[in-house]
Amino acid sequence: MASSSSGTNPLFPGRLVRTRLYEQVAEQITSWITENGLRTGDRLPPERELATRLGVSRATLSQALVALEVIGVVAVRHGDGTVVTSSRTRSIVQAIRAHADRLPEIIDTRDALETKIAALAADRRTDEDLKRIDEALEAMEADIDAGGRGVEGDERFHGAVTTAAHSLLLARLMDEIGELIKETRIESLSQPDRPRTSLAGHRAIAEAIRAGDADAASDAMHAHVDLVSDVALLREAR
Amino acid sequence: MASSSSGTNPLFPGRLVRTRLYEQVAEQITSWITENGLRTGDRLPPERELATRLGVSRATLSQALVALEVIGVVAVRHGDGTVVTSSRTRSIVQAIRAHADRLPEIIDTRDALETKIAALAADRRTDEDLKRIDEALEAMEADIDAGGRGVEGDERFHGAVTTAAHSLLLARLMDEIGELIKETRIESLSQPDRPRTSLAGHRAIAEAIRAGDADAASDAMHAHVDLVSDVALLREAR
DNA sequence: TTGACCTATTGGCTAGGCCACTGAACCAGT
DNA sequence: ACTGGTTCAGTGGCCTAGCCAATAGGTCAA
Repeated sequence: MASSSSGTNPLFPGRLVRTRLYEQVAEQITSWITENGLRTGDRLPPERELATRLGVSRATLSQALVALEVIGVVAVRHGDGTVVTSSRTRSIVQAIRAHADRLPEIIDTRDALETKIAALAADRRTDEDLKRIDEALEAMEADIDAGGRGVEGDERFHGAVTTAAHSLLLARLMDEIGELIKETRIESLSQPDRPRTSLAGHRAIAEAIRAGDADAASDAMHAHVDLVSDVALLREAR
Repeated sequence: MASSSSGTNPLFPGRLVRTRLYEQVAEQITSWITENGLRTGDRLPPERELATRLGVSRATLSQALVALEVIGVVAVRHGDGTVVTSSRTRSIVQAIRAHADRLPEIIDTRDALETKIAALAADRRTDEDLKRIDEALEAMEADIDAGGRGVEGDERFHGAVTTAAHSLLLARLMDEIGELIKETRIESLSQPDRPRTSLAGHRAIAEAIRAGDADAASDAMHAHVDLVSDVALLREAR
């Protein structure tokens, strides 16, 4: 399909995603919102008018509005109209800003889960687990040495530790809030000197796990999460 | 507006939200997915059929699918069909049930979450929160005095503490594994003398929270979870 | 075996229409 | 003057009906 030498390239791009009309419409609406500086509470034009202007049917426009509603950009009110609920657009940083008040919750939750995970990992880690953890550390260090922020290595490290805890349930819950954590991670590692400090924290955690010292692992993870939580956004927010 | 003595009651319920049809449809679909244990890659029925079965128009169903797509539950593929993309849809509860010997994991997870929750509750509890906690304790005691096991009071207590932590995210995760905990709870409280011991544990937790001592609350909760974990199911399992 | 082609199935999108809700203007009774 | 009901224009909610477009899988010839 799609004319290609198949199967050889492991990174072969998957099925190409066809943009649906409603997606384009949704994007046009959001950019229209930002361009015109619409704020929370401002009204969008009536559906009929908007549909005509955008050159799509009301049904399609309606789909776009559903999408925007799910994301939390607009609120559609029967009989009244459509109003903007979040003036911010979609970049990651801005997304965090929009959820600035949720950030502390994410950190609390992360602390709860990862502290326990670290302790369990110290008890249960296999040699295989340790190997994965070390690899993640090396990858992170190499990335930082090369001038990167070590975001991917950071992610791998925490993933490896989670695996080492050998608790399907905890892993699932971590996965559940993974997206949220990712946002804070990028923000945190963007601060100067932070990647190296973070790496040191990882080392301490890894050593405690290697030594099989559950309490030390738990404490080290707690300290690490604490450090990572100190992001600019949090200080700015309220 | 809406015929009311305005402004006097600060807790007056806001504008009531009208459920749109697509929301109900989306929910029905997700529960259908979980009930039938559909996994990533499994197909949903064709839109036309699904719409007929659910008794809605294709347009509405389409809106529901857009919503589910945005959330990341399904992928709609032109000309091919609709497939489930998120294994997460399938609730954690079911995933765990599949392996009966996962009980230790439930306890680990419960410990991770509730220990943190207790600490947060000690920091953040309002008078209202304390009242709810006390009420739960009283209910549990009354039930035990009457010869019951205090299951409901136990549940209320932990719910009240979770509320007092004022973290929506942690509350949500607790809710996720609530079903699983319930089973261990009933099992635990069925052992002789256990209800009274458990009640004492609750009291210790409540006092620490009332005193605002996060560490003590955390420790007390940990001890309590530890105690509760000593159930027959655990000993039997493997 | 390969590649081109057909075709049934399935989603994408439109058009047009009726119904339900909201808010504001208006009116009547107190 | 105030309250409460009524009306009505504007707006979203949802439906029916239909055609278009993409996909997968089969068929058949080279």
